[in-house]
Amino acid sequence: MTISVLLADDQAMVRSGMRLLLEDQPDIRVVAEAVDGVEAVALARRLRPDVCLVDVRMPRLDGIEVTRALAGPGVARPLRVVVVTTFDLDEYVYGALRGGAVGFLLKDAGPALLAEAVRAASAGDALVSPSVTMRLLRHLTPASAAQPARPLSEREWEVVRAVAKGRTNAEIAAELFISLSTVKGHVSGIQTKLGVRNRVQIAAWAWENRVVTQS
Amino acid sequence: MTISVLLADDQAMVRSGMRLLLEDQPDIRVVAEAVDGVEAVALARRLRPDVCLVDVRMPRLDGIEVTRALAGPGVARPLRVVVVTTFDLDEYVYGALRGGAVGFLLKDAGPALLAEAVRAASAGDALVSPSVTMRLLRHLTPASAAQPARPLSEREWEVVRAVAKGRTNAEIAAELFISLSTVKGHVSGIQTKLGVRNRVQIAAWAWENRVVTQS
DNA sequence: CGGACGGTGCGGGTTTTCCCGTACGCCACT
DNA sequence: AGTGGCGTACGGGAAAACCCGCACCGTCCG
Repeated sequence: MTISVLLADDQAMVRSGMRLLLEDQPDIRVVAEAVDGVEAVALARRLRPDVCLVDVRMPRLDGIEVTRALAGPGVARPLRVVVVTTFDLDEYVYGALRGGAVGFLLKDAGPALLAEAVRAASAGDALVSPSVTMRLLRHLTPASAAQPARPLSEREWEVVRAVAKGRTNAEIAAELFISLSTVKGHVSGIQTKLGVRNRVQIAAWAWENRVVTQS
Repeated sequence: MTISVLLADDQAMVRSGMRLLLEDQPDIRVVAEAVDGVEAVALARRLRPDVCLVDVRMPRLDGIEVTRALAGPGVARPLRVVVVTTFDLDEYVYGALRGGAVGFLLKDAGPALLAEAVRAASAGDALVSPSVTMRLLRHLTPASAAQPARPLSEREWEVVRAVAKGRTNAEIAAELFISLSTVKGHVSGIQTKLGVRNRVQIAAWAWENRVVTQS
C-alpha cells in the first residue's frame, strides 16, 4: 500500500526537490502539489491524501492556518499534516503542533527524516525534527526544579495536591479526617516553605512542577 | 569526526544487532558495550562517549537510573543518553526524558531512525520515536478543549490569567485600574462560566488548558 | 535524663474571597 | 424610540482563607 502525499509550498524548487526525494521511496507517491495555502486546503479536502506536507510560509493562507483547517480541533475527519519550515521558531512549532500537526520538519533535515516523517504520519504517529524535539523536551523537563526550598512533610504534600485541585479547607479536612484548624495550619506551613503568599500560588507551583497530573 | 557510542543492553543479541547497524554508518563507531546499568555508568564516566544508547530493562540498575546518573539534573558534565526499549510505556518515556535523556527509541524503529537518533544526540538535538512523539503531542494538545462552556470576555481572560498567577483581588484591581468590587464581579462571572466554585479551580483550569505558560 | 526539634493537631482574630443585587453605556433588533 | 442582551463597573454581607499563638508527641543528642 503506497502512501499518497500532498505537497504544499510556494517555491517550485522546494516542491521539486521534495518530490524527487519522496518518489525515490517505493512506498510513497506524491499525488498533488499546491502553491499556496488556499489551494492546499482545497486539494487536500478533495483528494484526502494520506499525508499533507505543508510549508509554513505560503501566500494567502500560511501553513499554520492550513493545519488548523485540515487537522485542527473540531475538524470532522482530520488529515495527517506534517509542517515543514526553514526556520524553527517557537511560534511556528507550537502553532503547528497545537493546530493538530503530526510532524514538524526543518528543511535542513536529511532526506531520511523526510521519508520517515511521512511514514510515521501515515501510521498515525508523529515525527518532529531533532532540534525542535530538543526544545520541546526542555519544556517538558523543569530544568531541575520539583522540590521546594524547604522539604515538605508527607501530610503537607497531601494538602498541596488537594489545594491544587481546588478543594476548600473544609473539604480537605473531611478528606484527611483532620480538623479545619489543622488544615489551615498545614496550608500556612506550606506557604512559608514554598515562599508564596496564598493558596492559588500553591496551586500554580504544583501545576508548574507537575505535582498534579495534567488531566 | 566520527561519533563514539556506548551500547548498554543485557541481551547480547540486541547489542550485536545494534552494533552491526551502527557500524554500517561511516560516521558512527561503537567504542564500548555494557551488560548492565552499573557497568554502563562506570564505562560512560570513564570513556565519555559522544552518545550512550541504554536499554530500559537491565540488571542491577535500570536504564532510567542510568540516565539520571549520566544526564540527570545536577550532573556536572552530562552525557548524551538515548534510551531504547521494546515497550513504550508512559512511565518509561517520562522517566527517561525527565531524567535527562535526549532520545527515546523503540526497538521496532527502523535502522534509519537509530542512526538518526545517534546523530541528533551527538549534535545536541533529540530524536524521539514517532509513536512516542505522538503521545507526547497529545499531552501538548488539549485534545480540543481550551474554551469554556460559555465564552469569556476579554476582560475576564485578563482576570483569569491574573488569578492563575496567584494575584489577590486587590492586586488585580491595581493592575487593571479597576475597583476591588469590579474584580470580584469578574471573578464571580468567570466561576459561573467555567462551572467552578473558587478561584483555585479557575487557576487549575487555566493551567490545564495552558492559558498560562509553563514557566 | 532533660531538652531541643520537627511533625501534627487545634482555636481565635483579621483579611480576603465569595455571592448576591444594582447600575450604566453600548449595540442590535423590530 | 423602545427594549432586551451584554460587557463592564460597583457595594455590602456571609463565608472562607490567612496568620497568629499554643499544645501534644515522637526522635535525636548532648
